[in-house]
Amino acid sequence: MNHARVTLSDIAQRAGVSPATVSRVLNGDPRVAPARVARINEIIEELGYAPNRAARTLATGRTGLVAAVIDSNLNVFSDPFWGIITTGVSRALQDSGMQALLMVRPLDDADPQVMGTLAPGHVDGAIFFQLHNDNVVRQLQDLGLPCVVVGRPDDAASFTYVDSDNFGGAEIATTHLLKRGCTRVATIAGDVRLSSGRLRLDGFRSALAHAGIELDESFVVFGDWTDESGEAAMNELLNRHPDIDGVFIANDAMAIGALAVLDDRGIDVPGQVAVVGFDNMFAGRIGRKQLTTVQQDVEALGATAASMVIEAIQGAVPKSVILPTHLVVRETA
Amino acid sequence: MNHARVTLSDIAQRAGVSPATVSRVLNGDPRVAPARVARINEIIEELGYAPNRAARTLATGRTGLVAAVIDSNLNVFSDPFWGIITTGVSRALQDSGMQALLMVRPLDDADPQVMGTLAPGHVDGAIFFQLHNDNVVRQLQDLGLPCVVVGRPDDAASFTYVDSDNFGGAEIATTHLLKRGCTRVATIAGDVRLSSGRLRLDGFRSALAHAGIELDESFVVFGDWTDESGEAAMNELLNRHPDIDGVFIANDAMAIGALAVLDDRGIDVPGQVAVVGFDNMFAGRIGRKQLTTVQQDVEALGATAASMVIEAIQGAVPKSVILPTHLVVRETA
DNA sequence: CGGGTTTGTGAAAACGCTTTCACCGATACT
DNA sequence: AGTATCGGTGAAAGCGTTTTCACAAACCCG
Repeated sequence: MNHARVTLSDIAQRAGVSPATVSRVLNGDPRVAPARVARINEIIEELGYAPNRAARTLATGRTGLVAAVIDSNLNVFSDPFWGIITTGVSRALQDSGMQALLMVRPLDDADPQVMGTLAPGHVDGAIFFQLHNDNVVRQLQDLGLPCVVVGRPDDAASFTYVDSDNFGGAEIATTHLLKRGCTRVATIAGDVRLSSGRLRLDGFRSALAHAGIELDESFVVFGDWTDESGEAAMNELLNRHPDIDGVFIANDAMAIGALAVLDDRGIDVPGQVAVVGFDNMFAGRIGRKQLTTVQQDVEALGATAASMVIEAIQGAVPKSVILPTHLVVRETA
Repeated sequence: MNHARVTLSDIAQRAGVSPATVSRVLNGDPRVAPARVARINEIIEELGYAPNRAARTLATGRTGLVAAVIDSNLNVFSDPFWGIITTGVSRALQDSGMQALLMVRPLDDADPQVMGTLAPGHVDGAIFFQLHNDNVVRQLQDLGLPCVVVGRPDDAASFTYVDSDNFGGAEIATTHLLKRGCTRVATIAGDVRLSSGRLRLDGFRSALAHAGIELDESFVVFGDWTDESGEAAMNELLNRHPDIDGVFIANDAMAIGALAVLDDRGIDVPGQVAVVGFDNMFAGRIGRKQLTTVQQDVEALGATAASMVIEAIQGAVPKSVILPTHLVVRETA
């Protein structure tokens, strides 16, 4: 144990200056004589000094920590995205000299753990994922904690959030089907209790409206994001309308299920029925056909959230952001 | 701004005792008079006091933080597991009153960012994922930082690690094929530069040896974990040995590719060729058949790593752990 | 009942940094 | 030449805890 952790005073002593000066160098204070700056940096390098975070926090009131809070009430396990998102968050924060504190918790009304750890003074800001309960965020926000939520919250006006353009993506996907010449297009919608489910359905509707097509509501079937529900929905759709020639499916997992059904029934894709999914979750070939789908930039979602929270910490009032999505055309449409 | 963050001294004053006594209550020191304890706790409750972490850290030298470090040199994006693993880590740490600090970094030899943030005094311990370079861990360990690595490191003796039983899983998967009556079994191995790749291949070999079967090395083909490589490998295998009747594939992604090939060639699964994968990555139905595969308890991996690092922090010398895997029998074998 | 132990408590010194304030010498202005 | 300005620096006071040490008061024992 070489408990001799090197401290700021050590540097000061070695350099023959006061601790104050070393501190200034550390914080890029321009008023230090260049020669000294160089000398001090040299010594810092040589001794491998790294400032003590706790002490700094205590002195400044800033922790350098941003909490990434994941609501484990919802489908944490099944969502392969959030690993990527948190990667984006972590990277962006580190670029600003901050660190990400990871909290996976059921975000119930007043979880003392969450409130305790997140109360101002413990972290500088927080990013929330997969929110299904606004209350905690609202409370923390009221306490003065800079908060950003990833994914459009139900009460979008009260929070600053970042989300992918679900509406636009659905619109462009549907338009792609129409441009292909599909005339009888249907959709398998996701859970409309989630904003992403609603917006993707709205985008579908909007595309049809723009094309002057009146939507028969029997062409809309609802799933719950799982591949099984995609199967069921596709069967339902085919039973109702054996002649559909295009379907927009609100996520890739359901699309997988739907493709399996089409395959089982011997329906040619995209010859007889064109299929577009949403998420670009399975980069490679899954099943027999490569899925045409809408891609979101998942890491950017995280990075943007991080930038926003940093802005907020610095006192700005960041405006919510919608990140563009784009169509990835492959085999199924 | 009610900047009036309530502090320990506030409590002390209000209770008419010294700060020292409040501190003792906070830390469960048994020497405080019960009546006072009650009174002080009451006031703490009433004022909503929460101790300042930074100050505590400064005084004790303990940060309450464990870093979860992910080596982004490797396939961070494609691995849906690590989100689950970090969930396990985060949960387990919070149960012990600690927090997880997330770092996603290319873990190159001496990343100053990593070394700086992880140098003793900044975190109490660290957990490493997807390691492809021992050096950083070795250095930090030498500096006295309690470290645990998830996934068997190449130099297993130097580190304490936790891993799933890759060998045992592969063995049981292969044995399952043999028990089914397969007599000409092959394997698509993963990247043998990774311990998981090696161990799964070894497990396959071991199962055959136990069954008294001599392995013809031409029944072993190597992939790189991707579905495309699975396709290629399966084609190769079928070209070499059109009569194989069982194949153990070292991960599910490659199995997906292989299944697509079998399907394209009109080979019945499991009738003509039985297939077992590894990972249980795609819980639902992917492609036409539900994959029989080996499942690892991914969240336990994270939770165990967390427990181990906590032990290490408390001074124990935890022994490395291998977590059991088990076969999930579905349609393909 | 006096000496020695306990028990419960407070004063005060850390912990390692930032930041205010005061200061001093040098430069700039009139 | 004298004063105002400014750039560069150090002393010292925090920041909110924990912890050592000393010290009363209450207890035990013979």
